[in-house]
Amino acid sequence: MAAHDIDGIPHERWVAVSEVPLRQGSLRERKRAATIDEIKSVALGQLAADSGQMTLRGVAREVGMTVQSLYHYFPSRDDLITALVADAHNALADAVQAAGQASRTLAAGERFVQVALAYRQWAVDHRARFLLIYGTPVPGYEAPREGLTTSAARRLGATFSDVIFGDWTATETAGIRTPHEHARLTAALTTAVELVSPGLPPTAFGLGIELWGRIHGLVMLEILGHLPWLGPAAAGANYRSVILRTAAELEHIRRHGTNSG
Amino acid sequence: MAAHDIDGIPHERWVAVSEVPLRQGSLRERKRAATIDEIKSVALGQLAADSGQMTLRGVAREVGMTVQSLYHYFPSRDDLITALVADAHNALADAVQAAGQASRTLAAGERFVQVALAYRQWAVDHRARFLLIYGTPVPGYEAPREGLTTSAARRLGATFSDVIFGDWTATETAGIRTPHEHARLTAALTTAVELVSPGLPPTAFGLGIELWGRIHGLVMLEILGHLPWLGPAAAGANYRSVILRTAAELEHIRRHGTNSG
DNA sequence: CTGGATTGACTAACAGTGTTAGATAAAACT
DNA sequence: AGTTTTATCTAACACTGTTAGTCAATCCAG
Repeated sequence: MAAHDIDGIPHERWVAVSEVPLRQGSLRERKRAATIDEIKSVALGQLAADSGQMTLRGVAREVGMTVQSLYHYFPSRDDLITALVADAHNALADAVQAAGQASRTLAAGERFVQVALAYRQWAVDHRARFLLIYGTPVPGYEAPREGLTTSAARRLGATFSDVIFGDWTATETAGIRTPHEHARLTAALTTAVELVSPGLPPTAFGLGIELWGRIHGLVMLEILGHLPWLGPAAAGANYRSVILRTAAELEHIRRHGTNSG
Repeated sequence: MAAHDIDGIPHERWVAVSEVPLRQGSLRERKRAATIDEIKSVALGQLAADSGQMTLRGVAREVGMTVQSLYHYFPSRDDLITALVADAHNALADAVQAAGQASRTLAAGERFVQVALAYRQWAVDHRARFLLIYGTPVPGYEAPREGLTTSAARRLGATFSDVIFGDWTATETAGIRTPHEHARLTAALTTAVELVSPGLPPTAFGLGIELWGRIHGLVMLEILGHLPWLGPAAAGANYRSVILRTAAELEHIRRHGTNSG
């Protein structure tokens, strides 16, 4: 909600039209939705700022109301953070899914490269939001067990499964050999794969998790400053190198079921 | 500093003898060192507790003194955290280095497996400390630029370089081909490798970072609960599988300079 | 169009946080 | 033995998240 009216248009109307277009509902509902959006936006801005500290009073100050009024939109600070986490998770899933869609005419190997690059790019471009998802939980905040983020996580996993194994034959995916067999691991993967990519062999799903872990680790190390020698350009080049090597390994596994020999 | 004396031995002596043995210095210095150790221990305990919240007042309460007295040992909360981070980083480097030493008679491929397993095991066993090092920086805390942690980071890097390339010939390390050449990346790696493993080719160092990223990503995903389907046993088995596949890939690269074809 | 219910924003207050200032006792050193 | 240094204390400040209670604006049913 902006602090001042524009062009004499009453404040509430301008907000409603510009920020929540085409959404039906009473004026109050639209105003409320707009206010919620602005609160989240301001809170995110504070998390993304240098200090990285988000404080209810600071948000209220920036939005232009008292702290206590915030409680009419979010029951507590944790609920506000939960909303930000859910939004971030969905935005990341959107970005990765979009990359998967944009590359759907390419070969599977190249699709994986594109999606992996999109994953890092989003993390670099939205560091604070990426850390909301994958960083240390903010102190005193505990994520809801089965919340809004699970669907985003599933979309992410499904996109990865799709771009990695999309054009593999059933024989190829079934031929993937796991270096270390383990009954409990197979069981866990079998139940999990049904939620993400039904029909995919558990070993393939396990390989997908492995690839996710590879790219995730480098992204985390980079955005948290543990690769201080690498500037942004070098880190990006290093990442690309890793992705390309992984894509090559994937091709090898596709043909031989394993990378050894 | 314990709350009560034991066996009639005066409190300060017992603490000094049991916690800071063999350290010369005045009684006051030894008491001070012991108090610092206990403060750090209590603070770490609070970070490792369910809530994960460390508060100066809580630490003081548990140690048995007032908040303000803590300021005679640490100038600020951030300095206490800095000490914890430095200790954690060194402890991790110790554990990894010890695994490297313990496996020094094995072949390089197997050494990498052992060290990688030790990396995860330490992270799982000391979740809070691992996150102090590699998690999101605690809000309002900014790590010192070139502090006590750089030496630990170097030791970690050196250990990884050693166990990965320790028994490779110069021809083999020089033959590593990078999928994506980039001038700035090579330059960055060239300067960085001198601090960690002087003499190692930059491309080999880059491969080492890639392997670190692989294992780091899976560990982070696991301890932050992003692989909820995998219980501890399955996560460990999955990790072992990844390590073994990577070791196989390393052997392939050693022989052919690349993993493609 | 009017009256009752709902909603949004407010003031005031509480318990908790990190931090600083100043006083007082004990230990260490000369 | 007297002086300095150190450790601990009490008191206070500004800040945090949160709750209670008040009042005007908005919505909705008669």
